[in-house]
Amino acid sequence: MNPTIKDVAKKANVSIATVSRILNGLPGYSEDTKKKVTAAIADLGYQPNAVARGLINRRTQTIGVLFPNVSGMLSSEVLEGVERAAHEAGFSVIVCNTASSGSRTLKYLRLLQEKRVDGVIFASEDIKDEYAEIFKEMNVPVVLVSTASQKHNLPFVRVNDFEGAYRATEYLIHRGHRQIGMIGGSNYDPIAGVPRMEGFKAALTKHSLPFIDKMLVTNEGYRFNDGQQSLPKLLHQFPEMTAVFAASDELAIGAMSAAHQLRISVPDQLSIIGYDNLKISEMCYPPLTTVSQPLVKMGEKAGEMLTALIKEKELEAKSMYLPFTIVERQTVKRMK
Amino acid sequence: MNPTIKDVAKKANVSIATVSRILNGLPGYSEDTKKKVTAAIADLGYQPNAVARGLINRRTQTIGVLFPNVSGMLSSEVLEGVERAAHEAGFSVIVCNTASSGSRTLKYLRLLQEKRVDGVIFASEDIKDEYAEIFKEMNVPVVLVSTASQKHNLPFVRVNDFEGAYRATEYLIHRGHRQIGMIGGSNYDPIAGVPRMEGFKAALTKHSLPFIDKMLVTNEGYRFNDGQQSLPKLLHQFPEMTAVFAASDELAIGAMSAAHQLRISVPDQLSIIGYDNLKISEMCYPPLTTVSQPLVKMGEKAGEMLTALIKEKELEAKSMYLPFTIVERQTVKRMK
DNA sequence: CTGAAAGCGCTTACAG
DNA sequence: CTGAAAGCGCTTACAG
Repeated sequence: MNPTIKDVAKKANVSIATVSRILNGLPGYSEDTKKKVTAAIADLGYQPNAVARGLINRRTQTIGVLFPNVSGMLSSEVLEGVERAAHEAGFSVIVCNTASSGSRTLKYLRLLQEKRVDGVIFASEDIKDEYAEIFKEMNVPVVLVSTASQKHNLPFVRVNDFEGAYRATEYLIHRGHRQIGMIGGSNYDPIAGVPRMEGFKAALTKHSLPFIDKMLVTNEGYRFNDGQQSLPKLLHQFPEMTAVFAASDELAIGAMSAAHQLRISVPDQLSIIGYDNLKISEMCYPPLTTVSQPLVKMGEKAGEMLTALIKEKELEAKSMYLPFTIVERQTVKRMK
Repeated sequence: MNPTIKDVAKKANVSIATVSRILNGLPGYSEDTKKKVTAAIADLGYQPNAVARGLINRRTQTIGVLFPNVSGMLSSEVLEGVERAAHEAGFSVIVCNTASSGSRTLKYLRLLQEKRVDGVIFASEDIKDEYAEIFKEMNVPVVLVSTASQKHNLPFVRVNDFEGAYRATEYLIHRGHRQIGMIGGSNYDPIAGVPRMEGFKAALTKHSLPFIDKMLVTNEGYRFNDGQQSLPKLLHQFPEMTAVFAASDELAIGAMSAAHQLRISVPDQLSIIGYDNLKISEMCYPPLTTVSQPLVKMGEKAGEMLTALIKEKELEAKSMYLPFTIVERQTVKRMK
């Protein structure tokens, strides 16, 4: 049995109120009683019960974080950042793997509500109306990371996908490429899918390179397999292509794998630029040139923003776009 | 303000005791009052407060899980399994990133203790005496995953590293290799480092291939960079080598990267077999042949074991070794 | 400086 | 079948 505040009160010959004051650094006791109490605490190895505290303070010092795919390489890094920031601010984090399922998400949200978490971080997915309703009901701060919502006014931490894609494409153009293809994500993904395609098109247009349908192949997801299958397709419909922009690193690496199999040398015969800068992007060969999203930092910022919102109810959150950079490695060749 | 059990009691014109019974499926009420209460609950959108429940039941339905490196590819998959099993059993999971730091681990353990988690899963690291002490103090079940402890009698879920390494080496031997090197992990890691080297040596010996020091290079960690640096070293001291066993996939992929740079073709000039079967092992080129640890399943089993222990205090846990397999891809060549 | 008491939102004997 | 009451382990006015 864990000792309670009563036990230490008895041992120190004071009331539990006094023990509580000392525990919480409130004023109201002599040096002497403080010593007695501190000694009793040490003797008993007393640890305050956070559950009891949570009940009375209406604060659990816990946040929930929802990912569509916890073990994904992107989520992992974001989670690391969230956990770090949360812990630093004195909060624990409960992880939830929604598996991109609406019903699971709903169940998790209900669960987090029952557990009375002090806030929630929602990652990489679109906010359905039902979610927004529960957010409202829960009445705790919510911050989005690596996603955003047009309908619901929720603060977010992310990178500007349009800009990132634009710059990636421009990077290729600046290296002398004129026939550029794109392996895109989903057309039904308004958060990351569409903006990256739009950024691609905008960069072409800006440099007087007409966009033609055959330059783009879209996918349902952003995974390795998608990329692997997309490259042959793209090559087939757009054989004169000298460079390709992939909407994610997995897509890019899948494309590289397909290129290897087709005996197309990267970057000599085909240049590739990715998007994300996952850890694998420097592990593959040749190492991938890519748009770097500061994933850990995004998680951290989201964690900081959320805990700040929890601590000072008034403060209005301002969303933030974090800067991206282009990490030059070895998959893009300069055309003369 | 969230409605409480009092609100529904008032609304349904019954006592809170009755509401509680209905909520918990205990016997003792008429169909009629059940209906009234259910209606009131729905009306108010009442959600039981898990914090209050936790206080009185001494059960938080929450477990803690500690990883040395949450965002590592290995941890990620284990976490996915843990989370799945925990959730299925009605538990939430709090993640902790110890960053392989003893003091952080201790702080997390204290925190989990204060939060009164019902159990903890400890991953991929050695159990120091201080940790074991806190485990005892906490008085909740603990299960280890992807690690084990010789000193402390704690149940574990893992793969037999000696066997895995033995079989990997034998795989190479069966493919006709006689000059086999190893890129090992740490000599100071009794859990994964040493057994994998021992398994390697044992397989050689068993097949009458003498082990010589030059055949092995060890590392502090199991990371990509370590592998990258190890291959040239190993090649230097053991140039006649035709195949190498790497103690992790990252090590193997780092070695492949070094091979690429040295213009050594894998598997034509050098065969490589890894250990883990991380997702990257099929994304690199050529896809890596490796010893597959069922990481997600390991997490799942650990989660199941822990929640079972929580539910039935008596039951003694029996550790388990999960089976590994060798996944044949394209980095090992058959010698004639 | 210190303590008795109420209360956070529940569950669980106990009595009827 | 149903309710009054005690209690889980704390915090916080309130009174002295």
